Amino acid sequence: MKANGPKSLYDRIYDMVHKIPLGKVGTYGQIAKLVGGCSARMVGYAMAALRDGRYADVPWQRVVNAQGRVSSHGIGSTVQRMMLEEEGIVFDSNARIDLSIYRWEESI
DNA sequence: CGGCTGACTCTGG
DNA sequence: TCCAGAGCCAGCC
Repeated sequence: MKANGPKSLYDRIYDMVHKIPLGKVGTYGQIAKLVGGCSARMVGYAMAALRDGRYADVPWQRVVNAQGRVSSHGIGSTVQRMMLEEEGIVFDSNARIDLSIYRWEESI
């Protein structure tokens, strides 16, 4: 087992994002609840911190907002959508994801 | 230690 | 459907 070191809150968020199965998406608020002790904003801020060259280490593209829309900036909006489509996620005409279908449920 | 930054969510109009 | 305001907290100078 991996030793639980003094991981930062951000690292715990990243670890949770890693648990999102391929073909599914999670919302910021959802991740926040699963991690516990943090708000949806914390998750968004953690994602922003990823920008430090860790894009490849975390499936950040599977994290969208409660509206089923991507909230990423710049590189995000286009690349994120493309990567999700590669995973089988289908976007609506309004560039939105049907969360009723693709939302990840850890209790399933 | 103080101040700034930031990829959210909810409610009301 | 879109817009605005309020609440929220960990990193990094």
